[in-house]
Amino acid sequence: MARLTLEDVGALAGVSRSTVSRVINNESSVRPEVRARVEAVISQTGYAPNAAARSLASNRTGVIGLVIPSHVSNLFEDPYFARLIQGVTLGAKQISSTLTLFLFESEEEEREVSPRVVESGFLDGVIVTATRPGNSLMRKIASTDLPLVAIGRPGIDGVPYVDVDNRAGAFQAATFLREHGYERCGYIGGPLNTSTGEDRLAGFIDGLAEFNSALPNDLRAFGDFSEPSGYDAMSELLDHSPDAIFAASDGMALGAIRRIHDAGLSVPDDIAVIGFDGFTLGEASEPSLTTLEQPVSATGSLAVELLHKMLGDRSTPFTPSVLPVQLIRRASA
Amino acid sequence: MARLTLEDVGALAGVSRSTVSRVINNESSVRPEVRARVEAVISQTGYAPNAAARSLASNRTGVIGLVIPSHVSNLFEDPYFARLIQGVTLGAKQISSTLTLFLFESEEEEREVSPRVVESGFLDGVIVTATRPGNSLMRKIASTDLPLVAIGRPGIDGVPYVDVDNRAGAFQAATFLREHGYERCGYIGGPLNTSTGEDRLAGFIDGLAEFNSALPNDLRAFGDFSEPSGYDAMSELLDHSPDAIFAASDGMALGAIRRIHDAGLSVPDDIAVIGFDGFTLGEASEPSLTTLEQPVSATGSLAVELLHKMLGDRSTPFTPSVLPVQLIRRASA
DNA sequence: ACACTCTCTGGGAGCGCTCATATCGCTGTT
DNA sequence: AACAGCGATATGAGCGCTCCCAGAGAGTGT
Repeated sequence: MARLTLEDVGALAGVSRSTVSRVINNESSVRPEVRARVEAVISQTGYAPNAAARSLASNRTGVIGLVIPSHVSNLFEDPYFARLIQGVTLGAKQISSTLTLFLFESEEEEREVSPRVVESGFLDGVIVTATRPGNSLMRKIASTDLPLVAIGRPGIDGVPYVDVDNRAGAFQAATFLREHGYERCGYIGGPLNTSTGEDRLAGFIDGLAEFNSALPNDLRAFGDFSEPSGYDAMSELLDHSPDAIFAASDGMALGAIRRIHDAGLSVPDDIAVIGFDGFTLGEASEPSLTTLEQPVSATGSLAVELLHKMLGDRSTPFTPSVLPVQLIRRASA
Repeated sequence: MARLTLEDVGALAGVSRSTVSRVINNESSVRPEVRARVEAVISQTGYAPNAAARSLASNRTGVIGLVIPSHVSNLFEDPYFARLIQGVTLGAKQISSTLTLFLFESEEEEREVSPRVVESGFLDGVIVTATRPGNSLMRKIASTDLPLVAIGRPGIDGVPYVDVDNRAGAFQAATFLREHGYERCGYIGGPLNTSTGEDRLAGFIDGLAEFNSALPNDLRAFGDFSEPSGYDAMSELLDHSPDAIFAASDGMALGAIRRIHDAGLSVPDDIAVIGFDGFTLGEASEPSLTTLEQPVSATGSLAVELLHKMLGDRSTPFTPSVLPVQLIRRASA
């Protein structure tokens, strides 16, 4: 069965190419009767318009790219990305676009592929996530006219973005711990050259400051958001006898708990732990994890939505969206 | 900066459209001197060929689809998919294709979207994963002329696939347990309407049979590969006092361990546990998890490679590839 | 009755490539 | 000197759509 064209469908329905095109694109000026006839032919034949021809003529592809830079591709197993991808896919479906994924393994790869990605006209727009502030790939994309939305504060002026309120969340964690009587609050953070790393640290410090307390250097340790890195970070902090820990990811929080148990201490009796993410694995942990739940999937959908708006109106003024996070109290604090 | 065309680049280099096209497509019959001149213009201008025009003319898009059916999209957080996506992305990069992701949330969605996906010519080929044998979406795709590779035994004749040797792996687990003196081996399986569910069960039964032992019904329980489902399955099995458990995923194995601990028993002293996956989270568990490591990322890459071969030669005879799994002995058995 | 509007439909042009075919300028041969 | 033969390059056609404009009817007002 050779592939049908608009012209073929038109011939079968006794109308012209253009009328069929109008039906397919849901344009109004087609007589209902004619429209029905055309639609019947379409559904009988299973005709679907050729995507390439459509893109060539209309200059839109219905494809958006999700770019995940090299430095996180080894952390890709973090459920964060699974949720994010789900959210973006969902959003894309809503605007009848499809999602293409760009994972990079090295900065060199970012450089090589990026012109092909950006210049080929293959994408209507692109969502870039998890970059370090000022990331060169994002900077490069931002300098083209390819519509771009960042997930997470991008640290580049004029780049629209969607983020969760990392700062307020961390602030809330500090407040919670202090209000529950914890005196020596420690912090396990993500890499400081990420915006989440920066913001969560800043929020936590601010929150403690409200209670006139500081976050001494020896109660700070840093990981890469993964469980083992939380374990290691906790090893450092144990020497300085904290009575509570706020970790910037659930993974690190679970790692910290494992370390605390290995030291023969108990959570939360000896040391309370709060995570950040709200993933299901924190429910099943022992003890279950008190955490700040962030709306990851919604972040992804929202990014697509924002991108879609920008596609419709290229001059939309840029307004960052910052989604709230919520403290889920379970057993670890 | 208006977008350049082949013609523009040609004009700048003092050659014609087609010569530039030959340079870009690495065809041989271009004088080295001319080639160099054209390449210089290309790199100076940052020209990149328009993907849509290229596809329209050549009938190939350089895009392959990865389809993940509805019934697993809620399990998408399983690191399995992250690894698989990484593998597929890697493979796609090697054949300079890009990857588009299709996640479905319901069977209805599968039906709606599939014609658009299949008939629009947007994809050169498609990789379908994690379907139940005989899955209708896969069956539909198989009935078109869109090149298709399955990941996991598809249960449809003539569909090429890549799989890991689930059966041999489970056989190995049974052998290992019996050789180490475990007498009452229980099994926590995946859903029986998945090929991995079937094959791992069959292999385990075969393995036990080698030692003249059977797998009684009350030592079988089933989950959905997730941690909580392993916990629940283990609850059932505990009543029948197994001394060893083979779980068909690391997640379920960890759930089982948690359940065993909750019952006040120890792993492996009271009950040994073997998982299946080889994910990093099994290294950090307490005790660390003995498991069958499967080459997930390689499976993804290999699927792309196979698809690529099929694209080059549509009449390639179909040969399933089955990758080996390997027993990693850690502390839980 | 006429010009005029308004709605609906058809056809031409062109998007930027690839592919097949035509053409050019050489060399080597007789 | 003329011509075949060959590699390198140019040209034409066309991929299947969208967009724009022209034209056909049908209806309206005078």
